[in-house]
Amino acid sequence: MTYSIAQAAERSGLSIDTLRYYERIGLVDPPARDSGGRRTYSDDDLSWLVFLTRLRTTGMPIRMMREYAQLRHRGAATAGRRKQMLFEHRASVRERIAELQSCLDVLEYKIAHYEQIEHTFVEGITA
Amino acid sequence: MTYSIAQAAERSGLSIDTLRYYERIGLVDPPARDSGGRRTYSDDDLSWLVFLTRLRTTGMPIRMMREYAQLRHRGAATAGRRKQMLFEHRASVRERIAELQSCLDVLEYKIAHYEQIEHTFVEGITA
DNA sequence: GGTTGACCTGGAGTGCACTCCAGCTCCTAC
DNA sequence: GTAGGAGCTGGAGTGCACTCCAGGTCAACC
Repeated sequence: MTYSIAQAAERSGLSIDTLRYYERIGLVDPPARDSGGRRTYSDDDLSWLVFLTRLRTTGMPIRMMREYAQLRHRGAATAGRRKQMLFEHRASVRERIAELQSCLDVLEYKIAHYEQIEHTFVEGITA
Repeated sequence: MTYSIAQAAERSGLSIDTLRYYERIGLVDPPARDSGGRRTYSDDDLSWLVFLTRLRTTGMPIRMMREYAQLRHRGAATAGRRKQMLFEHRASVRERIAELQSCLDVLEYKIAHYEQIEHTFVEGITA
């Protein structure tokens, strides 16, 4: 199964421009081309793109994703290094979640405060 | 209690440049000045700064923080609108956490995969 | 054979949130 | 009285990750 760039964009959630951009900066290998010179993405290409979007979503900088891509390119010998990268990234994602969670607590507190103000206000009116 | 810009930076976790930048774009009110024309931040200034950093950390764009700051400036009458903003922001933070969590699951899976490869490799050697 | 629509290229432009800089003023300590 | 350090201003520069554009090609349909 192969996909046009438009289909690849739709399935990966990236824009067409971003797909070409990722190729340009060496984050994805240039996909095959059809007889007319158009990109045709394979299922493998697609799953790599999907994985990349996960890394992006979790805030991995492009620079690091490129490093990962280069290691991947060098084959099984770099598996340890790649695992290490994912390991460290996992830690940073966990930290990020914890950080968001703690800010969320502050937000809850603040919202509760507004609710209290509202409550007081209503009491003031009905009193 | 008042604080120099350096102290305010340290306590808020923002840089000195960022403090001046926030003031310039109207995110924080210009603090008082001492006899020499230097900024002196009050405890209130500080707690606003700290709250702002929470909003930033949770990904609220500056544009929206500025809107919030302007509402705040208009006093109690805008409390409802502000609460609404925090409400919506809270929802987006929760979504973000869920998104990170689901990407984390993918990451776990991938790491487990690498571990399996390693395991196979070691078996191959010792066999 | 002409029009349409998807795709191509290289390169320029955008938005965001800072960050840095030159050249200045002030206060303090020696 | 002068050297040093913190702070001041307006404005320019940076890094990131796209996003857009002009001008062109190609295949298909009418």
